[in-house]
Amino acid sequence: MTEKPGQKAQQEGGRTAAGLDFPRPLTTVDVVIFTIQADALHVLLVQRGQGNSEPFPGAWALPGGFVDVAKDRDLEACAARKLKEKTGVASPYLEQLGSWGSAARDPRGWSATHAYYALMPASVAERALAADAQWFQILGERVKVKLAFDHDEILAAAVQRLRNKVEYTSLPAYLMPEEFTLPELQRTYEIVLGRPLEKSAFRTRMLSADLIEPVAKMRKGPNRPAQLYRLKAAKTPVYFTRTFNPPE
Amino acid sequence: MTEKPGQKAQQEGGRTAAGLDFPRPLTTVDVVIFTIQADALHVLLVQRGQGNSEPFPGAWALPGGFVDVAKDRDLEACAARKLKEKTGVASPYLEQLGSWGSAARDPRGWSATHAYYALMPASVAERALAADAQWFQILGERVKVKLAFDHDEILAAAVQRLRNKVEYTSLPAYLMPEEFTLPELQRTYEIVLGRPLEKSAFRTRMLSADLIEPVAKMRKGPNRPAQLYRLKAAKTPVYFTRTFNPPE
DNA sequence: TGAATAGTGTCTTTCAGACAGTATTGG
DNA sequence: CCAATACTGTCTGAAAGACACTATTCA
Repeated sequence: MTEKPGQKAQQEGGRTAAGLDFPRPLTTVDVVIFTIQADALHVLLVQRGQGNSEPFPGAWALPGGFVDVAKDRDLEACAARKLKEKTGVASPYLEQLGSWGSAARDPRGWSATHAYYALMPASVAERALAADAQWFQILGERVKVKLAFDHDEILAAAVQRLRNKVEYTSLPAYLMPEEFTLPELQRTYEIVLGRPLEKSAFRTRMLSADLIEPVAKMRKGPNRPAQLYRLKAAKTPVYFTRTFNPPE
Repeated sequence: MTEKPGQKAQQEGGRTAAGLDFPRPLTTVDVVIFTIQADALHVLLVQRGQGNSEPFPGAWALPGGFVDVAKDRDLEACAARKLKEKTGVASPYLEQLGSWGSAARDPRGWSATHAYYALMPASVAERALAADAQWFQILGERVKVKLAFDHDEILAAAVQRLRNKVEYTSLPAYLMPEEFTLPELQRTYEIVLGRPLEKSAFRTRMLSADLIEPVAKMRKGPNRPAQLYRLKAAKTPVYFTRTFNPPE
């Protein structure tokens, strides 16, 4: 971090302090917020304003926006702020996904976005959505609408990362409500992975991991009741040493 | 990406086009370049200029610097450029690590860096080093000198990521010279992981992966010669479905 | 009683861990 | 021959895959 870019006629991002008078890229943060609804993985999108001077008017996009150097202490705080603004709540899981930056991705100029992804239970996500926000079902790695900027690509990367980590971590637990049964947790794994899992191996793995604890209640139904569990206090995800059903 | 940050007196990063007249963070890219030297993991550091008006004069830092909106098409190209400037060569492996951004990490103001990490063979890395660059041995997750900015933290994250991925991928292959033996590859795994591996299981895993192919040569020594291998044409890393010796 | 789902047990397969044993060079 | 390292084989154990079996509710 020593040299500075070749001096050019002062364009966007300039400042006249010593050594910093060169153009700066735009800096944004975007958040891919996942939940499970109606037995399917969903992502939260917001519709961009119509007909103003900004790019992609009316298009659907990931929630996000410019870093506010006055409001945001750091990138994660910025992501948490965007998340709260659109959902009304904090997320039980928020992880950095990566960054995308290029001259071409935003018509307003060279820009770089720091992408995060978040998981939240459907029960939480149903309340307090922003007016311009809506849940979209994930089909493959995409949604049925064309997204603004390179958000299609970011979304696809988030889905891939989620599916990959679900193979060997307890991440789906963050998509569950406060109390849930083992078959419900297994169903969530299956929805994210898109394939069925063996009940026996699944139960063994989950119960031997230091992840969930039973509560003194059962889920009633038209059949044998199921034991209810909740996440243990330690909220960090559990990593397993093997994936589930190794694909081929 | 719709709202813009609250308007303030125009500070650094301002521009007077419609809707973009708010301060922009500084945008940099840093690269953690690893190699193996003298049976130990090493990282490339550069010494910052002495006594100029920039922060951390004379301190060691990761190679990197500001994104140049005129030169760099995208972030990865910027990282590849920094890498080439310091080592004289391209790296066989370059992956994004994450981003670090906050108001505090750079005394010049709110800044965000996009961090990458790279792997290269010692043979390549020995030639054509920049004058201000030097290899430092990794001790634990650090080096023996205090680094500029938050580069200690970024380096620690890179070492963790590398160690973690080495458990279930073929990444160490990118630290090997053109031709190498299986015991040499195993030694590289052991250096990165910091623990011995079982010879038998290691050989079985490597040979059954579609990763390396024998060349019609042997490594001679004062003992039984060893078969030489090279990486197969497909250069993408191989992912295994289990880790090596699950710790504890 | 039967449908439906929860939960367990059992056998097989896979692969790492451990480690002994064989192979091939130079001295 | 011996030392040294390359390489192979064999036994064991842990955990997943497959799937049958038992358990408990409501209608």
